[in-house]
Amino acid sequence: MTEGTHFQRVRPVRLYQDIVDQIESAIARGALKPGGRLPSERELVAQFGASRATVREALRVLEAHGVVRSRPGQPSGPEVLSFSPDSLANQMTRLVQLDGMSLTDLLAFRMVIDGAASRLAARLHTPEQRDAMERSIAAMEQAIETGYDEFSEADVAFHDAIAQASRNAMIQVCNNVVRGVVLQVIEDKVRRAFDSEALMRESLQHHRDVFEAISTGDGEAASRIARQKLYDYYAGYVPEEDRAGILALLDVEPP
Amino acid sequence: MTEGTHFQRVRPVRLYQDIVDQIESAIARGALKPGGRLPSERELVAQFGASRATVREALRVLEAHGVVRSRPGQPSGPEVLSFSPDSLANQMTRLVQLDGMSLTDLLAFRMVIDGAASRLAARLHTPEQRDAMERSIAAMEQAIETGYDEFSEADVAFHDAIAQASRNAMIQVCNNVVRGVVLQVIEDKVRRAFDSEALMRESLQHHRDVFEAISTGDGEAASRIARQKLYDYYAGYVPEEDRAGILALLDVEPP
DNA sequence: TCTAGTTTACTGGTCAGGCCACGTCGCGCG
DNA sequence: CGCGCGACGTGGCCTGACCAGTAAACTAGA
Repeated sequence: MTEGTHFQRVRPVRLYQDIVDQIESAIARGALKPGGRLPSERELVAQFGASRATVREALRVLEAHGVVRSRPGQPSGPEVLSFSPDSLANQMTRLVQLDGMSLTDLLAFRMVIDGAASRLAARLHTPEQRDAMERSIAAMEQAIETGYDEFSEADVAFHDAIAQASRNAMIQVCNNVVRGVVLQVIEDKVRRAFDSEALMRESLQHHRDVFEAISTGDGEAASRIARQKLYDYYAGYVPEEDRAGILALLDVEPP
Repeated sequence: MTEGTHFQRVRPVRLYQDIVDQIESAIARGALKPGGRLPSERELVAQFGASRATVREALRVLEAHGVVRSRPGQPSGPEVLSFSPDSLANQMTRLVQLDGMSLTDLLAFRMVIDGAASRLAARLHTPEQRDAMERSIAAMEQAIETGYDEFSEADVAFHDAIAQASRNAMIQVCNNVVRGVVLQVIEDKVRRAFDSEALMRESLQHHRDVFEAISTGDGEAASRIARQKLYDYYAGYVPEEDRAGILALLDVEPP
């Protein structure tokens, strides 16, 4: 920033916003710990010197931000929520949905995330995580005869295990978000397509390949196979003219 | 889901939440378009049959969700905001900050995102975007004598140009978010370290390398160099025992 | 007629006070 | 000792009101 007469736009400060800021910064600096409770609404009215309506509007905002939850009857006041990445994932999912991201962008992004997760998992996985992956694959195999729902569930578990093994919270969050949104967008189509044993077997084999690469520590291969697999299954659902941007994520030479 | 007696937890429905849901789904299905206006608060009171306090609480939530904005005096009622990825980025930034992500996770994630963006940019960039990158590099060169602030600004512009060239909205958003949060966490340290001409020249050269790889269409190299560069500059700020997880993202063999 | 200032009708922001349903806790009854 | 029932405090919601703005309608002046 340059020095001197560089003023900032004045904005009318809203009381409820001030309350939100105060409480959030109290949480951020640790004065209010997750699991703890806020004073009751009427108590906050006294402390902030605002009306109850105003305090309540602030509480609604805090609730929307996911940092607080208030339930009726609780004698100890609103609850300060702990910050699990889950809440981040939930909020992010809502935003991505509302934002109307294109399936193309989502798929490409998922390839990036899943590829990176697989690469990291190959280097960093613990024996327990390896077992979890193996169990998920076994569950997928069993589910071939049970049905798509169980198969899909095991598939999710497998990818979750990989994301966990990546030891990166951001990747785990993005993984959850983007998988959820993608599946939601094309769930019925996928369900129809996948309701054949052949496709499930093929998918199972691909998962085995990824698992093989991960457990031998070959991050490069794990990443490549994971991306390729996603492309193979989902590219059919994105407009043809958009596929170039996704192909660039595979390790194929340009035509 | 299995068939049969699988009930769902009943939850007391709150009026303001109902209003939020109705308005958000109206936006989601296109009945309410960005740029349009909501009815005035008193009008909403009539339509929903709720009190103004309740309607206002709903509006606060919607505002926190970033889908509307209400300002006093506007005769046409609250404004329905357009969904720029910017709003997604803003909200995500707030969440990531509050969640207290570790610098390690953030840095690794940034390497993933920036690497993917560079790879895509190499294949997909337009001549205009190439020019924008070139201009940013020129600005960086000039800024070496001006100061760190200008240098940093040009640096941001360069990475933005790459993210744009990736043509992937999710990557652009994540790029913005994670860069912002990382810089915020260690801004002062970086500022001190970077206030030497030598480091800025080195950084400039690295950017030139990335640019070179992108403009010749070598996505693999662009991605690798981008990740390496981030590692070199920031790895010093993460705890030593965490670096293994980041190293796995570089194309070096395990020891 | 056209402009400039003023009125007016609305907006959102805030307040005070009140009612209700529902948890929690403790007291007293069996 | 255990159990049920009340009192108390909580959040959810409502009514009705006042204020400070904005913008459009209106009116007085050139």
